[in-house]
Amino acid sequence: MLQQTRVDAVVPYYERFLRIFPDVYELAAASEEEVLQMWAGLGYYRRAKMLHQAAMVVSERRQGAFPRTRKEWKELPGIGEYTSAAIASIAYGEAVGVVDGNVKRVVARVKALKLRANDRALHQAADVWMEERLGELKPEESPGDFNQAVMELGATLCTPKNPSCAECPILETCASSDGLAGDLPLPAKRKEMKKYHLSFLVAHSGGRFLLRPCEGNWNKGLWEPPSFPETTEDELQEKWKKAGGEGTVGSAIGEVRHTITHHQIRATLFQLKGVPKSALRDPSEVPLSGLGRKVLKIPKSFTVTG
DNA sequence: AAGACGGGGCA
DNA sequence: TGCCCAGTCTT
Repeated sequence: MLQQTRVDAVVPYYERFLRIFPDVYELAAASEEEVLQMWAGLGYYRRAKMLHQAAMVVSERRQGAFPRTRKEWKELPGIGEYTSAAIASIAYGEAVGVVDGNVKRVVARVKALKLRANDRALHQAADVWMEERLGELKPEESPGDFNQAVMELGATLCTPKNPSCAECPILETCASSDGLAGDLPLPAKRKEMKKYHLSFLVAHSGGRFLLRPCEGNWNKGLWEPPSFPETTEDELQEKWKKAGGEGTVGSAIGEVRHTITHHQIRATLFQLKGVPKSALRDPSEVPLSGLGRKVLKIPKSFTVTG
């Protein structure tokens, strides 16, 4: 959950997730849909799918035996460089360096590296620096504790903006102690946003909606009202018919904007009439996409106000 | 090595 | 709106 997501945002999800899936067997036995539903709102849903797959590998192929080394951990789906190193060092005492966004920032400053935040050379430099520092640890000192200490330094004092250099425990060895720290690492080149226009068909009654699983590789497994690339109302009706959908397309009832990593989506919502009530679902029973959740808010406010 | 992931929160 | 986050996988 912590991959690319802030600790504060994760905590409530983590606690609920472990209540529902208290051990690896419960998680492995759950359906992907159940897992996604518990993940809904955290984003990057591929993480949930891979965690589920990893649980199945551990409970079935490995018969409940968790990996014990970084190399073994990295073989599980969703466990990459960072997570395998974190688990191996923190949980098993393996002397391997952990490099996350915090560590890269700390190293960029300690060594006064004028590199961009997303430069691979910075990641590599951080790797080398951490390995060197780990090599200096005394036998009784924990690699996991050291890794966490550097990450914690980045999270609390060596922050992206306005670092608290005056309180820094390693100020004397920092090459950016002259005030340069706040300007490192250099800003990453930003990418251009891609824009999409979609039309959603919204059928609702008594808090229930027409929902379907998203297709394609991106949002697969998440649910939302049916949608098409933006077209005219007539063409929308035609496409809906051709897709085998029931009901008739009514007037536009609203617009939703959704911005996610490098994508700007503008969605126009159309009322869909004449859908049998038996086809409608309770949104709380399926894993909704982020955009889907936004779309469902519009007709709710419509119903209340008449 | 670069791009996608069609995230989310906060300033 | 822009930036960052206890990154990983695919091409």
